[in-house]
Amino acid sequence: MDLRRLRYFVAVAEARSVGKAAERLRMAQPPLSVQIRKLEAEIGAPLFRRGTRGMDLTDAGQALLARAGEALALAADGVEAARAVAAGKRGRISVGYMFALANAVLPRLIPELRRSIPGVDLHFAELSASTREARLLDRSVTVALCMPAIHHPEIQVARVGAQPFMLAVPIRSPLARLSSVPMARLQGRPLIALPRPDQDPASSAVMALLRRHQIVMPVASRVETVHSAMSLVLAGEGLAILPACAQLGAPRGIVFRPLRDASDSIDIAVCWRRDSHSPLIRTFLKCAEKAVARM
Amino acid sequence: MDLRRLRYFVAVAEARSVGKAAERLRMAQPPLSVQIRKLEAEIGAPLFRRGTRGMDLTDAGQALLARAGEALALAADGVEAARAVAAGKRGRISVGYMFALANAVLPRLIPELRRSIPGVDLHFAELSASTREARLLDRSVTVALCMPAIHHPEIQVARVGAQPFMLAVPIRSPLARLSSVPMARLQGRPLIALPRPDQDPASSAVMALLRRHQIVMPVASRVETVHSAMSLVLAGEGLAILPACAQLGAPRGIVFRPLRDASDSIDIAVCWRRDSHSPLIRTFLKCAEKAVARM
DNA sequence: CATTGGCATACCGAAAACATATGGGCCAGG
DNA sequence: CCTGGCCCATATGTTTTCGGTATGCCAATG
Repeated sequence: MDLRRLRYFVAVAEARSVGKAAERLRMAQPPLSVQIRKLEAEIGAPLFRRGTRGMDLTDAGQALLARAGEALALAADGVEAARAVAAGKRGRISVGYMFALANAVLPRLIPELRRSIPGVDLHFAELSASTREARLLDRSVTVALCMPAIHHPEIQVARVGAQPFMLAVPIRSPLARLSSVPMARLQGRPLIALPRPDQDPASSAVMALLRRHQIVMPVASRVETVHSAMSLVLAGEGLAILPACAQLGAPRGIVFRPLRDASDSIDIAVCWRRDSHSPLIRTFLKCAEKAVARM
Repeated sequence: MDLRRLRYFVAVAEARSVGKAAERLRMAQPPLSVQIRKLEAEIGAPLFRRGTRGMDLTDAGQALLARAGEALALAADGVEAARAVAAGKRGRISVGYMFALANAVLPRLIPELRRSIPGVDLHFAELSASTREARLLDRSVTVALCMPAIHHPEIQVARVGAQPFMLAVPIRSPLARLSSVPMARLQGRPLIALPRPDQDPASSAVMALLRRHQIVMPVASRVETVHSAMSLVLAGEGLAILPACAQLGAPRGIVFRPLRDASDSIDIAVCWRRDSHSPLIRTFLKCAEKAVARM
């Protein structure tokens, strides 16, 4: 079964004439006549009654016509959909983000995406650093919002912004009185840490910061998310060094203070597979830049 | 857009490999590879990611695949439906019948048809003689049940049975006492007639019967249907000469009596356009023969 | 470093489709 | 009654496209 034949058949059925249909199809009449007869031979039954004034569908022809039009439309819609997806006008983008960015970035990012790519399905999943990397690699997420970036040969990275580290302290702590906290004041205090540095690059950035200033802070607890970290800070378990944007989700009773003489910051990055060439990714990147800039 | 390409595309997508798909399609690998690339060129975007271990759909490919399978199925279904209609396994048959046969034939005919051609839509319309002919000619009915047959160069006829003429009399009439009525007893009595002979061949058959026996019956009323005729007979307006099968729909108070020494009968026939070649008509004919035989 | 598995390219023969030319049936108008 | 026009079917040559074989290229593997 060939779509060309079906297309010809539909044309002849609509024009009720081989000649008229041939004209509309920009071809000569005889080959069209031949194609119709071949179609009839393939089906094994006449599809038209030949009269002296054109052609007329038989019952079998009407049965075919009812499906043929739909099949043609569906095929055309298929290529159209494929083109639209390839052009980034339709499709699906799945975003893996980290908890720390949820409150700061998503509220700005999502409307931006909806405006830029209205026909595209958006999916969001809050994922740990290691899961984001795995899901990028197995393609079950399209892009990841990371802080800091994922480093992997298969993964491409675009920096879209940076966040200074700040100190999260209970509002009742004496440190909260300072407008900024000198690094030296952290010496020896208990730290609420994120997962081990080998599992979470954000954590290793904090460690590097402390090491560079030769500060030692005993790890009081390890937690999964900045939210848990802030809860423990509020409970008085220790202090946390967190990206500034985390304060958007901070509970009452926690304040963020800049770290004096520490200009360290942590990158916010968009990461995706090097071999994903969807134009959606470019668009996503632009949206993410805008969203972070307005943060 | 060619269905062959779509078929190939679906095969490769399912096999996730050009080689495997080529094997399943009973063709060599290189031409299949070429066809896939042509499809990609036509769409203007890659549909597969080529890895070292086979092929993998891109998002655009998935969008196409979703429609392609349906389009293929629809096209296949279309030819299947056309074949089924041509073979008389599906389709539609529209039957024009006359009132006089409704009670006698339809209750036996319809179940017979349902058994023989279960997938076929049945339509019935009670039509006058002239309308049956017109509707046959313009194809708005497929077959007509007639008594007697339609004569027309475009219309083919098959006799499926015959009905003797009988006399319809009120049960209180003295004629009702006779087991059969001699023709001579009709002389001069008022007749309830069907439409004028030039409009209704059944009526002209009755006139011929009377003429042959040299009986004159004044026409008391002309009615459209045997049912009306029987109502008037019951009202004492006159007598009616009707096909025997009409007694099935006779009201209480009407009896039918054979006409002694008149062996006239009227044919029951199935009529259809000479250029209608649907096998449904053959099947219908068989069913009608059975139904009439069991009458 | 060689081998293997898988897709892409090159080239050739075969099949299918299209165009031009022509034939034949059916209605209409002279 | 005949003739011209309309429309579909058939015939034939040319061109396009498709499928097969041979081969190249790349990457992963041992």
